[in-house]
Amino acid sequence: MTSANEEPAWKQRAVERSIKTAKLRAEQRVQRFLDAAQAIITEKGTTEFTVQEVVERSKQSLRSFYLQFDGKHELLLALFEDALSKSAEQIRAAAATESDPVARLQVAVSLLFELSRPDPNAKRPLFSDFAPQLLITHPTEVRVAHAPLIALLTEFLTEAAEADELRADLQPRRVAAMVMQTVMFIAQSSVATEDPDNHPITADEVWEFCAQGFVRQS
Amino acid sequence: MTSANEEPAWKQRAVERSIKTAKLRAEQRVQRFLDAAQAIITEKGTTEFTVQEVVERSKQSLRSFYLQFDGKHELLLALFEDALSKSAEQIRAAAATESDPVARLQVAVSLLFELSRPDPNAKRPLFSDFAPQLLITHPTEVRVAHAPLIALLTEFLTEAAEADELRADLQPRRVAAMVMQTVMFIAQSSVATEDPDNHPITADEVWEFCAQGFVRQS
DNA sequence: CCAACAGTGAGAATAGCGTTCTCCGCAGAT
DNA sequence: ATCTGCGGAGAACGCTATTCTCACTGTTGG
Repeated sequence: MTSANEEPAWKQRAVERSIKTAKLRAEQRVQRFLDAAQAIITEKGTTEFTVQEVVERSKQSLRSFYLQFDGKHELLLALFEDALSKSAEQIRAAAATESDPVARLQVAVSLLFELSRPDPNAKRPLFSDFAPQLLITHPTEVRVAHAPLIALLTEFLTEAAEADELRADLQPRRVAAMVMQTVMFIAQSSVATEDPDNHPITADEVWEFCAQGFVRQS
Repeated sequence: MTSANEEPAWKQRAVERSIKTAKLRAEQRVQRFLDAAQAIITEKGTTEFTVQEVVERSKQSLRSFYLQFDGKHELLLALFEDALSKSAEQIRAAAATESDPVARLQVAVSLLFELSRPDPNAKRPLFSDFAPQLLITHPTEVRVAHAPLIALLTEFLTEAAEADELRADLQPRRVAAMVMQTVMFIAQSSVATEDPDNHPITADEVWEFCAQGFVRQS
């Protein structure tokens, strides 16, 4: 044991100070990678970029990339997490204008649906696109990324339950998970699901489906 | 023009006969690839096999593979289509024991859910696993593969509508699409969605969700 | 000012995988 | 018996992710 534990505080502080600048630059570099990747994704409307592209775009080096990220999947995860988190905030803001719990839920579902569609020209063309891949390869991390949205929906559902507007036998959190999956994935595949002559599924339909189900209420 | 159009019938027949055997062998070879791939998928519980593995397993050659398939995606598509089609039949059979339209739907939803889960040890561990990837790269073909299931659900929903057990404002076909997406994708991600302490989502919950939605009926 | 040094860029090297190509033997038709 | 074309074996190619090498630069401690 080289008494590393009880180093005098002044020394720790000195080290920290000397490290601070390095850490700062490192964060900036990470951010440049993230920005570059986001830009490329937005441009191409797909997540099928190469690490090289990101490196060139960010004017950094491959080595740097792999020093900052464990691999491409970590970059994607970071972007995914960020996008979902920001979307959750956006949805929360939009829903705040509604006072009725059910109306809030409707806003949330509709907006989430719109945000999850592939490429309604730019803005946030992330989401369910590569989520499926990650879902298979890194389920745990995806769950973490989903957390903000689940939390938001759970919150809204709980409020609805307290206002007695929710079916009494349901647990908000579990419904939240199902709603999120449903909305995001239907949005993702709405393009593929439609017939040539059929319109794509709309946000309203999804809302109706989630809220009411399909069985006629007696 | 080398008068290929008005060849005498006998010659055509001769050609056909000579081709017949070749076609037969070709089909057998295709089947061997399919079987090998299915076996590998079943064993590994994933679709991340290499073309090489399939080739070796089927004791054929790479060249043969690419003569029969346009690429790996076509093999996957074929398996996917086959699995969905067989599942549709299986569901139809299981549902046939129910006489009430809604009960039939419940059986269908529950069974589809179980069939769509990743790896409930062997049987049919296909489905939504790689569907997402294909959904992005070959949406049209995926739609074709989905057709049998959509048709089945549409049929059941239509029967329910005729028995006045369906909300009157809904179009069976569109609901069928949403139900299918919902059930299959929730099943797929049920593993990832659960908390360590939370149970995974169950077939019953999914059915309740699809059938009833979450809003309390006045 | 100098010398060690940690961090970084440039880009060559490696490795896995899908896909293509080349060569060659063999079975069936003429 | 020869010709034709399918199909096997596997080398070769191209693209990516990932790792490795090396030289350079700015910082730090003396």
